[in-house]
Amino acid sequence: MTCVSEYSPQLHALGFRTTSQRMTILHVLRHAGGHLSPKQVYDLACREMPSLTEPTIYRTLEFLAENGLVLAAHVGNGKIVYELSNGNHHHLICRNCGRSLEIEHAPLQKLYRQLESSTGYKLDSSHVTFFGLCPGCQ
Amino acid sequence: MTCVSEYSPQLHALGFRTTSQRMTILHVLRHAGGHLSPKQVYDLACREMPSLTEPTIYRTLEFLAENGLVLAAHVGNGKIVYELSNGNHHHLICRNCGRSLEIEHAPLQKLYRQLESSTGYKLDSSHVTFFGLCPGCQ
DNA sequence: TGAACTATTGTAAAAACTTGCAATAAGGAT
DNA sequence: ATCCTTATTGCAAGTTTTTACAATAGTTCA
Ligand SMILES: [Mn+2]
Ligand SMILES: [Mn+2]
Ligand SMILES: [Zn+2]
Ligand SMILES: [Zn+2]
Repeated sequence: MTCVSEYSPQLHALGFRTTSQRMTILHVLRHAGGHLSPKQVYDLACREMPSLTEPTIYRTLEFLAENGLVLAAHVGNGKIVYELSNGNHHHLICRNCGRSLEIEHAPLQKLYRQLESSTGYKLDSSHVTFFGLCPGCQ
Repeated sequence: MTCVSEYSPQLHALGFRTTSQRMTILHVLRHAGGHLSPKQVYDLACREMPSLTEPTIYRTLEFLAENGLVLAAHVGNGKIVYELSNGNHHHLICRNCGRSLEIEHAPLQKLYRQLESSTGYKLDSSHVTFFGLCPGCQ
């Protein structure tokens, strides 16, 4: 499945345009496979499309996150990282060594339902980050 | 209880120094009472101590957070805000209108224990932010 | 009290991120 | 295929955050 054939219809269905900038950024995220900072996305994307500019990177990543094509994670020190959105998951990060663990959404289900019923908010389940100390660092 | 008499011993006990910059920043956070961005802290703190500089604000806020005197919250778009640490709590923020709700730690207790036993990590319970849509915005 | 040690701060400059606006180009209509 | 509309991008300048290093000022100890 090529990036264009996969993401172009999604964008079109939402009423947005298919641009080479967006395709390049999505391609970079898909190929990298993990969490990337805007700077990392910029550096990688510039290799494929040297005319890309920083404002476009920041705007596009935010745009893609708002529309569910990528996931934003607020790790550590308030820096944002992005990744292609493949299923709901969360993260557990060691404050000391940075080692990070992926957590399924399942164990959070009950909590989410409980919070929804007690607050009236409708939660979206994306990408919570928990902090702690890993076994090695305790 | 004055700021100096309250926080100076805490800093000292941790092996750090009492400085007028730290006292001013803590005083600002205590007086304001809610979440403040570094810029807001800077503006308020400068009124009391005009010689304060931005690097000091950023460094001090991070320092105080690392040592448990203030709490950092990673709200919305990856911006960090700070507040005096008064008891564990979490936040629930509406993605649409920004309306925010404070959540007790109690409902998360069970989840935390479950994650701890399944991952081996020792979680610290500070300041998770959940997102969703408030009743009015759904 | 005063010197010594060094944690902490200010300075200057860089890097990361944002903003407003004019130029471009994607998608729909003719 | 060409024109039109306007969403999207690039540009230029601003703001925020970080960094490296020299100057300052808490604290300890004589
Ligand atoms: Mn993730
Ligand atoms: Mn809070
Ligand atoms: Zn660790
Ligand atoms: Zn709302």
